[in-house]
Parts: sequence; structure tokens; C-alpha cells
Amino acid sequence: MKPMTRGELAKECGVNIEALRYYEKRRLIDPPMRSEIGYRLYSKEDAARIRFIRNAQKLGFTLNEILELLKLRVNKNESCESVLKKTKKKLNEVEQKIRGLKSMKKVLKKMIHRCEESTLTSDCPILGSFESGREL
Amino acid sequence: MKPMTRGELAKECGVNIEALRYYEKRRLIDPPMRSEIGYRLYSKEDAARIRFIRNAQKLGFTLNEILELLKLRVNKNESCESVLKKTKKKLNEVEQKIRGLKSMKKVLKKMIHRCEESTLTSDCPILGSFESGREL
DNA sequence: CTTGACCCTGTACTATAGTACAGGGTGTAG
DNA sequence: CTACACCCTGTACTATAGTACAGGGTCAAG
Repeated sequence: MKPMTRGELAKECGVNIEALRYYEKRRLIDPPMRSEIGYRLYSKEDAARIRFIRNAQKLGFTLNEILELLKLRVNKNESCESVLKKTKKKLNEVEQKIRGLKSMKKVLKKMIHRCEESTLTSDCPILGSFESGREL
Repeated sequence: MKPMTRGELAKECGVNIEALRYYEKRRLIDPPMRSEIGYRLYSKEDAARIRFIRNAQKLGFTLNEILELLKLRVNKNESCESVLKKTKKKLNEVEQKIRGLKSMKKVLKKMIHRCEESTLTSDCPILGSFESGREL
């Protein structure tokens, strides 16, 4: 697989070219290989990582949280125990988010249903999606 | 129901007192009633709205998107048709987010499973959760 | 052999979403 | 009657996540 330049990777992933340098500085991607004249050369794996970052951001994770997600693996400095604990914590966060979105979805569907029956009122039903007061 | 002051509402909703003034400026909440000496007085509905805003933010919606969600209702200046269209668009966004989180959840669960069987390797499996290249 | 399209670095600017603070009013407790 | 805990306004500062730009290098095409 031939490596990509910064411009090519940016285009492929639909991000601004400067964002790639920013993610490198934030340590979200490893410093890439360099060509003889010093150009950054990215692999397919780098592309996958950039896409992961963008997707995770849309799901409400900050760059710091995304870094934590990316570090979820066994390494020499960390026990499997601790990785397991962190992974379970992340799973919980993800499940919370899913629950929140599901109740939002339910309300939106109800609105669409009501609208199609032309019985909509002027109040805002979506507000009700978190009425339970449950913390997200 | 007795109305709350700004400090009380902030405490009840777990937000900074200044954020309430900020949400008012951004038109995410209506300008509240005022007491005789000019203090803001908030209702239970205001509290629900603040909670909605915070929860929606954790699900990856920006304040502008949240404003759009809150405006999803029939009013004199807008046809039911157009509200229906916007609501369906939002439903789509929500369903996309749910799909993204579900694939993340799947990968996290697999990691936990593997870790409990002590067969974890040093690569980062979570990266795979968006491999499909599908846009979120 | 220079023009254009890339790349490099460093630094400065921007948008979003707050957060803090200065300067001043109100009202109850000691 | 004053100290303290609230509230008001306006304005300034901060963090996060980029985005733009200046000044300079490389290289292929005309």
C-alpha cells in the first residue's frame, strides 16, 4: 500500500489539512513516517484512526476521551486488570449515551406520528425525553 | 410551585450559575420572570429545559442543534409539513448516532470478553468500530 | 528557469461554550 | 446597623478544537 501525503489523507478523511498536524500534537495519531525531503507519509491505519476520531467526536466524546478509548489495549506498563476496568467504564458511558439517544428517538417518532395525524400542539414534546432526571 | 432563583436552579441542575445567563443570551431558555427587585425567577419547566440541554450536549449535539431540537413544534409561522421534515431529519441523526455507539459497544464488549479470557493482544481493537467507512 | 502545487515550521487567529470578575443593589441575622 | 449571602449588569478571560498565515523548501511542467 503506497503511503499518503498530508493533503491526500486530509482529502480522503474529509478533514482540514491542519487538523492532522493538530491531532499529531495532541498525540491522537503517532508521528508518521517521513519521506526523504521530510514530508509526512501516512498509512491506511492512520486513515482509519482519523475516521475513528471524527466519528467519536460526533458521538459526544472529547479528544481527551478519544485518546483514552484509543489507549484501551494491553501494554507492558499496565495490567490486564486495569485495562479491563477502564474498558468496562467506557462501556458504561457508551450504554448511557445509547439510552439517552433512544429516549430522544422515541419522542421524535411520537412527534412524527402525531404530526402525520395532524394533532400536533404548540408545546415542545422533545423536552420530555429526559424528564426522568436520570443523569446521562 | 414556588419559583427558583438563579443560584437555586444552577444548584438543582448542577450547572454553573453563569451558564444560565449564557443560555438565556443564546435563546436556549426564555427570559424568565423577574421578582420586584429584578431577580430572575425560574419554573420547574426551566429546570427541565436546562437538564435537556446538558443531556443533549453529552450526546454530541451543539447548542445550535439543541436550539433546533427545542424549536421542533408547530407554530403560526411554519407549516406542519416543514416541522415534520425537520423532525425526520433529526430522527435520522439520532439513529446514526445510535448505530455508531452500538458498534463501539460491540467492540468494547468483545475486548472485555477477550480480556477475561486473557487473550488480549497489544493492538487497539476499538479502532475497528468504524472500519466500514460509513459516515456518522 | 520560473511558476504552481505541493510540503515544512512556527505562530497567530477563530468559534464555541462557558467562567470569572468588577462595581453595585437587596435583605436578613447577629 | 453592618456583615454576609444573595442578586444585577457588563466585560474580560479561559479551554477546547481547530484554522489561517507567514516565510521558506522541493519538484515537475511549460
